[in-house]
Amino acid sequence: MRVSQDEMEKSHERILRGAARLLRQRGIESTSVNDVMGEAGMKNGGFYRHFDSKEALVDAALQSAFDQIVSFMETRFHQQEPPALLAGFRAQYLSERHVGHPGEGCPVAALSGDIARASNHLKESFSAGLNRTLAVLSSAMPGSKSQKRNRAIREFALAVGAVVIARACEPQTKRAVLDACRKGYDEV
Amino acid sequence: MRVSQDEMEKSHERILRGAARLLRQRGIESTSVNDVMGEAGMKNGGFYRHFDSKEALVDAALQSAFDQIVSFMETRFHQQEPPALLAGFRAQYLSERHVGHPGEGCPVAALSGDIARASNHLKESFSAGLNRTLAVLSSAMPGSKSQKRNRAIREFALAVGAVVIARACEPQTKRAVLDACRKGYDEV
DNA sequence: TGTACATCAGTGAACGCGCGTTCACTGATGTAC
DNA sequence: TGTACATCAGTGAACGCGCGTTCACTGATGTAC
Repeated sequence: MRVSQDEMEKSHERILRGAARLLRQRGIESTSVNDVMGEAGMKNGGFYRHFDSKEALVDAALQSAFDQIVSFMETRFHQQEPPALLAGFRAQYLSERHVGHPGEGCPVAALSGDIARASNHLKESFSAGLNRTLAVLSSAMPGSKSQKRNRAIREFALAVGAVVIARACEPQTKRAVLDACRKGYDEV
Repeated sequence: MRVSQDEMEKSHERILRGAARLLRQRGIESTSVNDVMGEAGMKNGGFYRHFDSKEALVDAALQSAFDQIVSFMETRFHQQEPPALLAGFRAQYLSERHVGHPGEGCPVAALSGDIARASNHLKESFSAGLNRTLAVLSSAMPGSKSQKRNRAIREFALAVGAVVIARACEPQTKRAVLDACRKGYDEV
């Protein structure tokens, strides 16, 4: 039966947020339209009133996940000064919490592998989100504008690499990887 | 019809090498038993004479991929001295060739994302391969034994992060990420 | 060395299953008067 | 404000498809004599 415009917007938001979480947790291929609709408390048939295809959902959910991480970082970055701020980023990004809960974490660490095999359109969406993230991180880096950006890229690449590797390891190796990247982060 | 022991071993090797390539290229979920057998010039039914399950194949193919990268690194590492050797590793790992051809490249960059969502058994296999790789890389690092290992982990995490991110980006961002990680690698 | 026969690598069809997507239908919502 | 009706969000069954796995079968291989 038909539902009010207001309720429809709420449905849309529930689908999107559930998808953003499930996709990061299980990956694109292992997350079905059925799973996503079930998470939103609905049946699969109604999905296509909200999105044209699964790919359109992935695109929207990806941007939603980037919105979340970017605004989280912006909030943190307005509360602290650059040096402590960077240490905070490192501690948060390499935390057990982040590594253990991909569904609420960084979409780059959770979905890069899947996006690499996806359509060019998704790669462009992903790149846009990545560049937004890098822009925030750049603001905390010292040096000229291009130095800031290059340092942000390297900072982020090390963090993403550490988390991606750690998530694929058994507990002992996971700990070793995270510890190594936390401790001597500024040496390499 | 039955085939000689010698031919069966060759079949086994063909399946394994094809799987190791396809899995890194397309990911675990998008590589079917049918695809793998087709690549080996056989029909799907014969697969279970060689492996107990798809998971057993993934496990074997993963070790095969690690064998390949570890022996490749060992060969290179016996031809050069530590400083040039490290620069060589960086240049190779972050090369357009490696980024553009995951099927012949590092299984860590290609499969970490998939392994993160796989069984504990696969995570242990993956960790074993990772530790073999880190052992070779450690030998090129300066410092004490634990410094060598921690530096190898950080070196590798940055390289893996850069490649994983680059593969998910459109060409322009891909180039920016690789350039940033190649140039100032030792600063961060 | 030659023959008789058990073994088993590989084939091809079939299995149940979950996938993304479509569609006829329901009935509350929003609109026109 | 009240009534008549068109709209359309959500349902639930169905679609064709590819998946991992099983299995009866074939006939060359390897073995026992």
